[in-house]
Amino acid sequence: MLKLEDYSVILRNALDKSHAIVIGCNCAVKYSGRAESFLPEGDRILIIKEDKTLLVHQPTGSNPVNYMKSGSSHIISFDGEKCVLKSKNSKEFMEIAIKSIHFFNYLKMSDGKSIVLTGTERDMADMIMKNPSLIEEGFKPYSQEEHTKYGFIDVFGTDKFNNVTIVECKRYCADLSGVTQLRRYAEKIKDSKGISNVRGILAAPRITPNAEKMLKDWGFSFVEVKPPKYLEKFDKNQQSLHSFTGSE
Amino acid sequence: MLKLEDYSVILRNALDKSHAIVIGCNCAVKYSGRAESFLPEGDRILIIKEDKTLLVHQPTGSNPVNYMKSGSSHIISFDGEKCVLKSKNSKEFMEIAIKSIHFFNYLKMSDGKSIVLTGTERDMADMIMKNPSLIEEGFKPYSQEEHTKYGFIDVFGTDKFNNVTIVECKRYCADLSGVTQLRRYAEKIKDSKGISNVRGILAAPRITPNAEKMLKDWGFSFVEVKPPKYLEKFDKNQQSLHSFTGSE
DNA sequence: TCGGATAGGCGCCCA
DNA sequence: TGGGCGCTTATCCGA
Repeated sequence: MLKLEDYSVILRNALDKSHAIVIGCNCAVKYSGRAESFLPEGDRILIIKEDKTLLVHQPTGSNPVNYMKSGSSHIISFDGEKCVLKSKNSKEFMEIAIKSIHFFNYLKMSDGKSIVLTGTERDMADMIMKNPSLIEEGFKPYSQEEHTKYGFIDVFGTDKFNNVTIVECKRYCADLSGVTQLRRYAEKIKDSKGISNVRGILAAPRITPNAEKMLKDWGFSFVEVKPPKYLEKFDKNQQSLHSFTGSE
Repeated sequence: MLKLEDYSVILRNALDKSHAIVIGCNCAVKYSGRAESFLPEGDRILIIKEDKTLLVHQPTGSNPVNYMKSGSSHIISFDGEKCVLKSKNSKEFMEIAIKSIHFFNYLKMSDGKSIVLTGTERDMADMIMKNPSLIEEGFKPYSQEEHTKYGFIDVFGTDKFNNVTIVECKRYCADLSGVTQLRRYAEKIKDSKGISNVRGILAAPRITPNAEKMLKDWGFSFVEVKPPKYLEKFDKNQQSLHSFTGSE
């Protein structure tokens, strides 16, 4: 069984070599920077990545309870009782006081691969550009990501009566902020082009009741569109994935 | 050196006991649910927490490249070549194919502590409630977190001329969406109370130029207010923290 | 670098 | 459970 003092030496060495480091330990965390926080002693998982990202995870939840972004610097010291990790970057600092270590690992990681992800809002906009009738018959999209001073319009075009039409896509459930966003664009277009007749369409799988009310109050409309999932067909062939049933 | 097959047995056992599990491994990840994704083979850190949260970390960056939320279920199998972790919840599933394991740890974590965090938007609103002159002379706040159908107003009160005044706080830099938020509240109040004179104030450390223009177009105003950091005084006494200089 | 917007956002509160 | 929204949001993308 290694002592805390020994760990601090190994840790310092692993840091120098830019290994990925994973520690299970009991520690307390202090943070000051964009906000201020203190986390009393408890069991945590610490991760320091090769890019100097530092994560502190509690036993539950998806998000780290504390963290430092990549590019931070870390130094280790041993004060006779605790192993202390001090981290800082240009705007923030953190101090982790480690009382005991349950496990310790470090590893040079090799990973050049990037994730391939589909079904994003951008994919929705692409799909609408290729298949405008998803919005309505006669809709003619002209451009994507149209830039205005008041924001970026997802899809910009005209309807069958040649009215300027703005489409804002939401990949999940459209809410109040989606409506205000659409409204902001519509007003900007009216203003800059000097036209009074601008249609606004919110395209999403669904919409909250309040958002729908606000949408109608403003004379805009909702169209049900689901984001595409290109890989679904691929996965349909992978029977193992769909026949799988897990236990708890 | 344990074989993959042996690991799969240990892993299954650790899962049953709701230990926190940390694995350094080479794996590929497939996900389908709110979107679809595929991540080819590479070295990753896997974490499964006691609440069944699953995180997949690459060697860099703050965020997991893939994850499953707490409450998911996980089952392990060994297909003769790879250890396969299949995870699912009501809407999503993930499959991790583990080719090799670099390290493996599990641990029953004990952590009843919660983080104490200050300097949030809520703290800003508290500060303004206690010291209304931060907004302007004569401002009288009446309530915090006023609920309306169209959203929650941060601070609600009257100015020295008794005009209804709405304050929206932003802890960092106020942007266009902050302005539309304020505007939405102002309109809702005008509408519901049948008054035409509602003032809107955006309180933040700073504001983007476009947001400021839109704010003025709508007759609202900006007040520079910084979020409080109560622990700063405390930390001032901790010389070690401030005199610290890291390497790298 | 700043600004604007999305995210498989997450997590929290409250109806 | 769903709506609304802040977040030490992070991350991406364009000017």
